[in-house]
Amino acid sequence: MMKRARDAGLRRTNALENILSILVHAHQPLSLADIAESPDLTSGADKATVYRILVKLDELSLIRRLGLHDRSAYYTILQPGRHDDYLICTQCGRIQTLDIQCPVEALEKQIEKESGFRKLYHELEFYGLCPSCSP
Amino acid sequence: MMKRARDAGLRRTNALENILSILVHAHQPLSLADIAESPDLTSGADKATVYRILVKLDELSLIRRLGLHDRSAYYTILQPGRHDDYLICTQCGRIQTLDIQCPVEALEKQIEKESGFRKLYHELEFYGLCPSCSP
DNA sequence: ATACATGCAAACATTTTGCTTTGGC
DNA sequence: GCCAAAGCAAAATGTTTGCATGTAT
Repeated sequence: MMKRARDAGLRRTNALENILSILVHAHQPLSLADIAESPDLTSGADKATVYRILVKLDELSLIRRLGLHDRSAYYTILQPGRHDDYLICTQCGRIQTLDIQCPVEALEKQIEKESGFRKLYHELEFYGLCPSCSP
Repeated sequence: MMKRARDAGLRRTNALENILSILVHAHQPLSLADIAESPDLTSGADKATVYRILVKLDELSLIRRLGLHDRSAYYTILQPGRHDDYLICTQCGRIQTLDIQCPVEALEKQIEKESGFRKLYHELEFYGLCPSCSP
């Protein structure tokens, strides 16, 4: 990932290395706060710095910004051949990555063709009450 | 819809009538601001009032709160047999309701069974550059 | 040496809450 | 009359920006 970032003109800084590493190893989408407060952010970068790096990585399509249900935005690494769908508890907010074959790839192609939209991608999330939150 | 709201114990107020009507007739998800500033909100209800009504309707599952990509939350009416998926422009934010048969219903049932989550529902959104925003 | 990256603090946008008053039942 | 609902304003939350300083190249 760092190579792709460098190729895009970003400088190799501690904050950038940390953030890429955190995102690559994450098992679920992370919010800005998650990242800024992560113990793996060894450089102790400021929230604004993390924010600006995330914006850049998003513009470069190295990561993706997701709008999940709570107030904050979430980020995931974007790697060829990797795509995740999620199962999220509406009560406690727990996010679980689904181990499924995503069923909408074909549909996506079709919509791309019919709608005239370009660079299509999708987000699929399932919401419900997780076992611990069920009455 | 008003019947369902009344049955749940809500009082018949102008703001509630307006908001239900606005949501029922909307062709796409609406944000709090969309609703609070709608000319169809003839009662001129305060933003806080709209907010509190939306929270209640969401708790009662008469509407659903969506997390799309921009900062604000969006709401859609929830009616039996009605389910929408969306196509959203990442550049201008335009939201289009897709006229497709949603392909994940079966998968949803399966996940419900396997995960132990209850009351499952899903959100599916396609994102891309709309024709007017494509270079 | 230069331009990009950072830190800190302040500005923003939107949601959420507290409290008093109004109005449905 | 009682309690839910509304209005107004303030607090809270999370994002974004301005500007002076530091640092990778």
